[in-house]
Amino acid sequence: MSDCLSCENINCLIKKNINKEGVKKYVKEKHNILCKKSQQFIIEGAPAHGLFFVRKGQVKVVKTGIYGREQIVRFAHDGEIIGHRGFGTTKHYPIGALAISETHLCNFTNEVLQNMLHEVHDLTYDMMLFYSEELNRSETKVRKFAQMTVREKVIDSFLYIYRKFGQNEDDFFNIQLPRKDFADFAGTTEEQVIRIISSLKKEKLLQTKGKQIGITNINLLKKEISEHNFFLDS
Amino acid sequence: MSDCLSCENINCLIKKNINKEGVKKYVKEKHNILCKKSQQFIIEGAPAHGLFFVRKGQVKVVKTGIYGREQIVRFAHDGEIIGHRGFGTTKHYPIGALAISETHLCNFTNEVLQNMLHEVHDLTYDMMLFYSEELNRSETKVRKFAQMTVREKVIDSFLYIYRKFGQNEDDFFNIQLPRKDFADFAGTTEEQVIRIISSLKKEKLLQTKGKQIGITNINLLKKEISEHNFFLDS
DNA sequence: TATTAAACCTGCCTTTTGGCAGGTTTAATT
DNA sequence: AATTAAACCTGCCAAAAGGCAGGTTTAATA
Repeated sequence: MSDCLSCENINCLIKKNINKEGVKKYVKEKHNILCKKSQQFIIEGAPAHGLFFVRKGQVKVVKTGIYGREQIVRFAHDGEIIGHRGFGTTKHYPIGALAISETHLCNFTNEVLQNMLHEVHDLTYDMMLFYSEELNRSETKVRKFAQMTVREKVIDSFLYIYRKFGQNEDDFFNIQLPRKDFADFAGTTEEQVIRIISSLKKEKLLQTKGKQIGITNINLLKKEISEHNFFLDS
Repeated sequence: MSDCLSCENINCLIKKNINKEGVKKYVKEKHNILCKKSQQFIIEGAPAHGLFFVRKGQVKVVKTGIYGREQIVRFAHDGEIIGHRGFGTTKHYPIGALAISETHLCNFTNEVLQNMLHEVHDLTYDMMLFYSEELNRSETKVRKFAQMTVREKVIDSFLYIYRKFGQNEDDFFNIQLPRKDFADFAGTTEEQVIRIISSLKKEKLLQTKGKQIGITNINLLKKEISEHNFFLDS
């Protein structure tokens, strides 16, 4: 578990570059962390002490907004980077992060990462491209928030979860999130999410079973917002 | 004008690295472009043929959103990068760009830039940090759009213009933008912007003279949204 | 299994926002 | 200076969104 050789996350930037010269000696310095369900491992505003990779698990990235309202920035799972926004200029984490289910993390300190980036140029280049893609995703999200109706934003959130985590054989998301989390992610209120869920159920596009939510007709649901070419990324 | 030696944009990433080994030979391959007022030099959806730096002038970056509604992504001036979102993975520009006033541009083709980045690692590292900052700015904007009221968003836009372009001795912005542009930037409608302007005039926080707009009481205006610590960046 | 807390749901009302219509002012053009 | 077009403004109303209150269901815990 300590080196990256046995890791299966081929989309992980470290794993991808593991055979480049110099990488292995830095990988030895990474820390392995295990988080229980609901455990917070990055506190918003705390001094940035490095960058995390999700080895295995589910994570939500949050940010306190206006009026103390919680905003969910994104969800992450196997292979993805957490805490990269604290890297570079800022000395403090601009976001918080917590495990949704039991999660294994790999942690690189800023110092180790910085040294690694200055030595392994392919990794730096990959990081640059990664940031560039993240930026595009974020810009897309800006437009969504600026122009979509609440209904569209909520549907878009369901499609995001569907794409990212998929569904089980009973057509329920492979992740359990309370309505409030969907609201905080879509930028609306819990009540609106509930109302939209029940109307989507009537339209036979969605099903629920307690906390579980699943999409029953993905194509029709996509169609609800596809006219705007808005299901591309993010 | 052709080399970067006489250029005064010290915040320009190329200028900053001009003395690093290998940079000068790539700089020789850049193109100098002059845009008249209102001239579009990047068309949304067109094949990406490189990256631009603003040598001198004022630019707006736009993106067609939902229902054909135009969204202004950002404004740019001397030293800033345009078209970087088309770099990397995407083959087409995800945005359009046009000169607000007469503007001198420097253009690097993707090929030249790519070669330069693979050779000059300090530049790659700087680019990575640049993207990282842009990402932070964009994330901040997401929260703004998700949680601010229209009034707050419009005020925030004025403060952005104030910070970026400053005001002349008569306290008017050093850039002239129609109300519609403020609306497209703030993510609302022209009418709302007009209404908010007139109410801010009554409150003696703003002044207008035809198309010109200026802030007369910057501290009070900041206070309108400062409780939320939202005037930091972007 | 009983108890308690959390999550979920619905109706109702208020506030916010958007968009139209029709006007005025300003700026550009001949 | 007259004409024309663009930008600006205001009132009005409809739609969207938010928030409260009070209920039900579900899940956790003793």
